[in-house]
Amino acid sequence: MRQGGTDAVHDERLALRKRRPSLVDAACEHIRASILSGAHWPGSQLPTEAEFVDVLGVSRTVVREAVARLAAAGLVEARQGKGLFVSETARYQAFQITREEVENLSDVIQLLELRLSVETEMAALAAERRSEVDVMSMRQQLKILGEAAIGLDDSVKADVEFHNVIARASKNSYYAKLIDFLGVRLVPPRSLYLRQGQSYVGARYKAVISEEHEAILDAIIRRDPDAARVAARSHMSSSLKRHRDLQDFMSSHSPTG
Amino acid sequence: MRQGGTDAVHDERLALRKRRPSLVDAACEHIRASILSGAHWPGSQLPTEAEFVDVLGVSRTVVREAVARLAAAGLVEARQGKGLFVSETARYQAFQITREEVENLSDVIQLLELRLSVETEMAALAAERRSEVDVMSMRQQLKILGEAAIGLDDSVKADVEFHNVIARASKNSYYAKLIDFLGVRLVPPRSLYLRQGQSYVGARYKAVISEEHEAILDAIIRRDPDAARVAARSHMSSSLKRHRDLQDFMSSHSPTG
DNA sequence: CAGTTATAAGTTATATGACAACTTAAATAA
DNA sequence: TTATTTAAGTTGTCATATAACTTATAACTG
Repeated sequence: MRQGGTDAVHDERLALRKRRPSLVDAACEHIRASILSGAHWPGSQLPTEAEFVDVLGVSRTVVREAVARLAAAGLVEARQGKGLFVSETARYQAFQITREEVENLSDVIQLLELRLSVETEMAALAAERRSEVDVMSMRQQLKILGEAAIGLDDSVKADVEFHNVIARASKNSYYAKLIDFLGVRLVPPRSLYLRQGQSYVGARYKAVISEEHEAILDAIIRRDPDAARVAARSHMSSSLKRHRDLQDFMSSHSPTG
Repeated sequence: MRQGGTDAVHDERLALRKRRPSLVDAACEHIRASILSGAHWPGSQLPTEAEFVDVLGVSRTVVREAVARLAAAGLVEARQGKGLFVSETARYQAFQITREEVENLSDVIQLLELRLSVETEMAALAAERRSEVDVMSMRQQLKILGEAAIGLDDSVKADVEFHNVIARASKNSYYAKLIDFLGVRLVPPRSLYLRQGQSYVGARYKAVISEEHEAILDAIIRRDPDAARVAARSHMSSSLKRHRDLQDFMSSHSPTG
C-alpha cells in the first residue's frame, strides 16, 4: 500500500520525536559499553553472536543488526569464520556535527571561527604548492561569481567551489575533506540573509566579497604564503563579522528577546 | 571452539587485506547511491524492504543489515509500520579519518598541517577568552610534563590534555571537538619514536617542548592573541619538522626504499 | 619423522518462513 | 457526520536451516 505515498513529508516534527529504545538499541548499547568499559581492547575478540543471544535473551537477528550498526560506526569488525573483534580504530570516533547545532546561529559563528583557522593556513599551503591548473580553476570560479545575472544558488555554488579548489591546491587531502565537511554545514544559514530582506546580497556586498577573493587568488598566484594567509584571514574575518552583526540584529529584533 | 582464543592479534596485516564485497556491502552501496544521486530527497520515502529484496535479488536479512548500517550512519531512518525514509540529516556526513590513513606517516604529516592551522587560531581565541581556571589547568598539565620521572604514556596524556584545556579556553566547542578528534589520531605515531631508539625522547627534546609550551601559556596569560598565535604556530611547526625529519630518515633507511 | 591432506568443529553470511507491533486507509456502525 | 472497526501494508523480532570461511587436529604419505 505504501501509505506515505507522495505526501511523505506531511509532518516534520514527528520524525524528531523520541522512540522507545528497540531491542537492537539495547544490544548495541550493551556491546558498546562492554568495549568502552575496557573489558575488550582494540584487536581482541568479542563474544560470538550465539553468546550474545544467550546473554541478552534476544534473537540472532537483533544481535546481527546491532553488530551491523557498530561495524558501520567502525567500532567492531566481523570476520567470517573467525568471530567478532574490536576494531583497531575503535577509539577513532567521527567528528560529527548535528543538525540542531547548525541551525543555531551562534553555532554557525563558532563553526566560522573554526573555518577561519583552517582557511588561512590552507591558503598559505596552496600558495606554496598550487599548480597552474589550480590557478585556472580558481579564476574560472571567480569569473562565474563576477557575472552580473548570476542567481543566488549558483553564486553559493561557485563560492564553495572556489574554496574547494584552494583546498585541493594545498595538496593536503584533509583540508579538502574538512572544508567539504564544514562547507555543507555553512550553507543553511544563507537563508537567513534572505529573511533579512536581501540587505546583504546587494551589489556592494558582492563587490566586497569579490575584492577579498581576488586578494587571495593574487597571493596564491604570486606564491606568497604570508600574503595568502593575510588575505584569507581577512576574508573569513569579514564573513565572521557579517554573521556577528546579523546575530546582534536578530537578537535585538526577535520577539523572544 | 573460539579459535582466536587469547592469540587474537596473531596477524595484524590480515585484518587489512581487502575483503571481497559482501551482499550487504552491495546493497548498502545501491541504497546509498540512490540517495546521493538525488532520486530521493531528505524526508522522502524509500522503497520498502520487500522491494529492495526483489530489485537486488537478496534476502530480507541482507536488506535489513544494509539498512541498519545506513541508519547507523544517519543516512536513513526506519519507522515501524510506515517505511524507510531518507534522514533529514542525510547530507550531514561525518568527518572521518580511517585507520589506514593514519598509519601512513605522510598522512600524519598532513594531519599535523591541518592541526597546525587549528591550534594557532585556537590559541589566539583562548588568549582572548580564557578564564583564571583555564590558566590554572594549563599550569597543572605543564607541571606534570616537567616532572623528571614521568613515563611516556603519562607524558603523552598530559601533553594532549594541555591542548585540550586550550581548546576549552577558546570557548568554542568545535575546537574542542576537533582537537579531541585529531588528538587520538596523532597518538599512534609516537611508537615510531620508540622504534628509533628513543633518540627524540631525551632530555633535550623535553626541554624544547617545554619551552614551546611555556611560550604559549605566557601569551595566553598575557591575553595576547597575536603572541599566542605565533607561539602555537612555532610549536606545531617544530612538531611538523620533527615528523618530516623522521620521514626522511625512514625513507632513506627503509629496506623498501 | 616431516610435510601434506582430510576431517571436524566453530563461526559468520545468507536464505526463508512466520508472527508481532505499528500505521494508515477504507469500510462499517452509531 | 462521527466514531469504530477492519484490513492491508510495513517494520520488528524470532526460529531454523544451509553455505562459506577459518582453524585445530587427526590421518595420511613420503
